[in-house]
Amino acid sequence: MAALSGISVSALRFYDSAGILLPASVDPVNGYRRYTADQVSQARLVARLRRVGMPLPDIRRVLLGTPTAALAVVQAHLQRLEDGLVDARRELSAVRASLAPKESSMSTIVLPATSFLEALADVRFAASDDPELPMLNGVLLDFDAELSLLHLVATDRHRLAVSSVPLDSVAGGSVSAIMPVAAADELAGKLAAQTADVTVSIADDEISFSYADQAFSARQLDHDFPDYRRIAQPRTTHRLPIEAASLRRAVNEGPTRTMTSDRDGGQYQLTVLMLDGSGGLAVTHAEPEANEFAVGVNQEFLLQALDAGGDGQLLLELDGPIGPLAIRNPGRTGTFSILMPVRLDAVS
Amino acid sequence: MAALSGISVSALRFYDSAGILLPASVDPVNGYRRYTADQVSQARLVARLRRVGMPLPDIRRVLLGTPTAALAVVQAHLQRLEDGLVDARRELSAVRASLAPKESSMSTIVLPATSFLEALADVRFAASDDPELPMLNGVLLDFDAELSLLHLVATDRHRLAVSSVPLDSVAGGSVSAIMPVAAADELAGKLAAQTADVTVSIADDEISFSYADQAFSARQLDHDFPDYRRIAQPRTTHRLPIEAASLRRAVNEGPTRTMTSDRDGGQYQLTVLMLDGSGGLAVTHAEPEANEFAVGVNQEFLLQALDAGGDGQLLLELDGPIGPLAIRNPGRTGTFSILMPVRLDAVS
DNA sequence: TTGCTCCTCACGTCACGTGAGGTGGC
DNA sequence: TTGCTCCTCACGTCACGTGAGGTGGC
Repeated sequence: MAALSGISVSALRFYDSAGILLPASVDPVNGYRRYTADQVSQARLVARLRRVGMPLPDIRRVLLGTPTAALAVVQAHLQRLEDGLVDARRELSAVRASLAPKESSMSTIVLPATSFLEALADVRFAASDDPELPMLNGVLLDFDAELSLLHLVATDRHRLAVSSVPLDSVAGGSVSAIMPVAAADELAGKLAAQTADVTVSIADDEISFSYADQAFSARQLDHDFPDYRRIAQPRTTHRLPIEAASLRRAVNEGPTRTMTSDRDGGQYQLTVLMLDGSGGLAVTHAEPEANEFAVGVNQEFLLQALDAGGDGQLLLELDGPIGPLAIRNPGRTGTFSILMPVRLDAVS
Repeated sequence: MAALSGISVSALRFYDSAGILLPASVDPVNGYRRYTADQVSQARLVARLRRVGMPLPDIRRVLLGTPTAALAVVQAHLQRLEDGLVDARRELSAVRASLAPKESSMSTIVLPATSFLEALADVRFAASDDPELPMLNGVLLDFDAELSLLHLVATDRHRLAVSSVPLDSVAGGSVSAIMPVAAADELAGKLAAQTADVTVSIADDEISFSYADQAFSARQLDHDFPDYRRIAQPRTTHRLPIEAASLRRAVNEGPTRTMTSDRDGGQYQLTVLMLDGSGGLAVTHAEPEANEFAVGVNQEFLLQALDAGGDGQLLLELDGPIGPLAIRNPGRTGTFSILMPVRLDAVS
């Protein structure tokens, strides 16, 4: 009965004791409650009415009264709810006014927690952990009020990841803020189990999140973030549809060269992608012919970008041997990664 | 503090123990809680937030957090409320569908309980208690869906009272039903203390009311009510502004004749209103001159109609010595009484 | 002295949820 | 035998409200 009606077992027991839903029969020896099939529809009605907050005495009236009387009770409840929301809007706008005398610089947006988490996961890998580049040790939250979009951006100068998510509700003007990766990771952990909405407020030097019955605040990173819109500008000469899984396999299993970073002297694996004149792509060590060109990229970065792009069909955009390489999911146009290539002439 | 903040004393004590609103100081000897002036605005904020159903942990966050964090909590709560109402509308329209397969013949309206009570009081006196006229032993509820008005009507064939009240919310088509006076009186008693809305459903042979946490149903009187719209048609030759209190005094203190009813042989007092050629009105026994005419009406009925009209300036509409007499309040055009005159020639 | 306000402490309300401790059928 | 579902009974939660019984200042 609990499974059929969507009412918890403890609530069914309570409804029995409260005289709302009496079982058709109770086993005299073990006390098991038995319900008939048409009690299921009654139980579903009760579940519906409770879900919208109707008190049990009113629910009893709906169940026991004539259809006319029941309808009067239902309409009266709906009217209470409508009136309540009108009141709440009034009260809360008064609260907002008292709370934010400097409201001008404050923006608040609402979006599903899952959308936010997904977008965060789509860009998190690209954030830098280099302490000499503090403005890159974070994720940019870039709120576009006109388009009602939130763009998340992360970069370490070698690659850049962007994810855009549409908003449920917005208040205030466009604003952007850098959230430290540590705070972003902590928030992601807390949001992992959330299914409802999250509300984000950005003001001054702070970013605040509120969701379900919890809240989370972080200080903004007080640095200038690179102009990602300019970097993300498409400058593409070749656009190739690729199958994510097969390219991932080719990159994983294909040849690589071990490289040493100019900056920190660390080692990484270099993958070379070769584009032939007919649009074919290969992971290779061969020298490019006259009608071919080769692009070198960090193997790990390429794999992470492919993972963020998701499964299935992706688009690989190339701009010659030294132009940036972009990976997009054609189904999610707001989400993409850009990789800076490694100059092969300097390598060989 | 309770008076200033609108929070009950018991709630203030509870907020102290719950750590929401701690008194600035507590008298060590008698335990009196003392609050400072700026705690009043905090308390008012708490009252506002509770009024719209915000849980105490969230309220604590609003009080203790930065303005940014507080705003995020407030916006998140408002979003929950908005989403909740959207859900409720969906759930309840499903409930309505399951409840009323014969919805076509059912109408439901919502109006303030005070408006309904007032309208009922404005017409109740005119209802008949004659058991030979069962269709008049009630108050007609005539719901006009197009104009979103509810007309209440009562008559005993000697007089007719109408009161119209605008509706907050309507569902279904125009319909009318006769509510027995006994049920109307009982309902009036129950509604006397109500300040909120009442929801009225009319269907089949039933009228149902729902208000606050109570419900009330009555069977309709299954008879045809006279066509009050035709009777209430204005057929007026003279329209006099009158001052309610002074006419009431004149009728009370003026001469009357004792009459015997044709129908039941009961006795009543007859008041004669004389209209002279210059528009003057008098309560008198004199015979009308050539440019005058006189109308005889039941004194008690006239006084009741004046009472229902309210205080201040009223309009008295006459249509010669044997036409009906109407009393209106110019400020409440939907509410008026009509009295049938007693034929003076048959009397004298 | 009366009336008013404040106090503490205990218990009630609403609609359940959560163990503890135990049973019954597959 | 293990795991699952059902049971009762008692207690917890949330945001207070309601007495009972008593005190302090005007």
